[in-house]
Amino acid sequence: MSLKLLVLGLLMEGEKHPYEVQQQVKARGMDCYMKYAKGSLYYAFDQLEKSGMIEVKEVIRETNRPDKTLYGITEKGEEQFQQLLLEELQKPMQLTHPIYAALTFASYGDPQKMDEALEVNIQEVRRLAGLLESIQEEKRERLSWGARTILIGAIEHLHAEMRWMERIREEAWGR
Amino acid sequence: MSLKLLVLGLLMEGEKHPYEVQQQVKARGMDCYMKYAKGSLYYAFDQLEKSGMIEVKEVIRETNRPDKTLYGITEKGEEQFQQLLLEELQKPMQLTHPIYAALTFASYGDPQKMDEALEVNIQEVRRLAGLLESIQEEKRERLSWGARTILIGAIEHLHAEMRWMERIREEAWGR
DNA sequence: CGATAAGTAGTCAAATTTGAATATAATAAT
DNA sequence: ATTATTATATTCAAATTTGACTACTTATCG
Repeated sequence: MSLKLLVLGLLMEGEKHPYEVQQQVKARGMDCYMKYAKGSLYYAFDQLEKSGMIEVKEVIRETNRPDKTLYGITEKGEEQFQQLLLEELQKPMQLTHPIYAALTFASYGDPQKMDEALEVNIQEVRRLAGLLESIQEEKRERLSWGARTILIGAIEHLHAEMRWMERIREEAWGR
Repeated sequence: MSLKLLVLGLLMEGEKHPYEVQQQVKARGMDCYMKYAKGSLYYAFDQLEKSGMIEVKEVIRETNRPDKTLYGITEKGEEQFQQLLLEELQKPMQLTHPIYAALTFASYGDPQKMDEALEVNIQEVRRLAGLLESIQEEKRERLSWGARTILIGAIEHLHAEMRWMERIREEAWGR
């Protein structure tokens, strides 16, 4: 998953250190749809630097704190950004849904327990959908077009998901 | 992603060697929603064996061909299968859609090119949806409940996706 | 006031995933 | 008839991801 696009995209806005990127991801709610361990972010920075897409601008030493390494995007990096942007737009949504694998083997499972597990899932999807909808309402006009569009898409996907999961429960696991 | 559930699930049906699992995944069309490199499958078998979930039943030597290693599921493995089944049912769908990252930075991109890229994506989604729909019609009653249910879910997700992407194009990238 | 949590900034070994390489046989195409 | 492709069956080095750990600072809470 393209951490590289994330890093390049955020560096398009100005110089940043890895931890700052972390913060931005949280602050903008991107953590809903960009899941990764922190380590991967530092790795992405390293790789991008090695290939000349970004470069160190400054190392800030505040007493008794780990150093912050400020990175900026290079010209080559901006080109790479444009290309990655188009590549990601072409990538189809991943149909690799965990439930699909489970459904494949549902006939070997205990319907009662599977029902309980799916209920947990539905609750969680409902919660997330509610959360996103409240963000949509609260922030109304204060969101960028991109952020609004992502919200719309995510909410639609979550609703499709709920309808489908409820149908599975109604059909009582094929029994 | 749970290759382990895949392996255990298929071994529930009887002893198999890794390559046979590969074939089954293709034959049943699971390759639409289980994406992995071949190597990962052998790794999954190794890990499952080390932890006693499966065991070697036989090594078949056909002249001038690589050996096939037949694996069977153990009692411990069957318990693990039941647990994994429930775990996977609880995992929420991944909202980590490649387009989300791209949309976040759409304002730095060329609308014309982005439009072309998205068009490619829409075509591909349309093609896949058509493919799945034709499978749904052709095989009608010959599909298991699980397989039918997966098809229904996948098709619904793809349609939600198309509606959303078309809306993005109509809105002309926020301009 | 002292303990405890939460924030700052990053490193690193271990687990996992990828993708190319190997080596042979059978089938299809020109 | 010979070249090319597909199928069989697996291995392994390299790329990537994870998650635990370090080490210090600033709030928080009874």
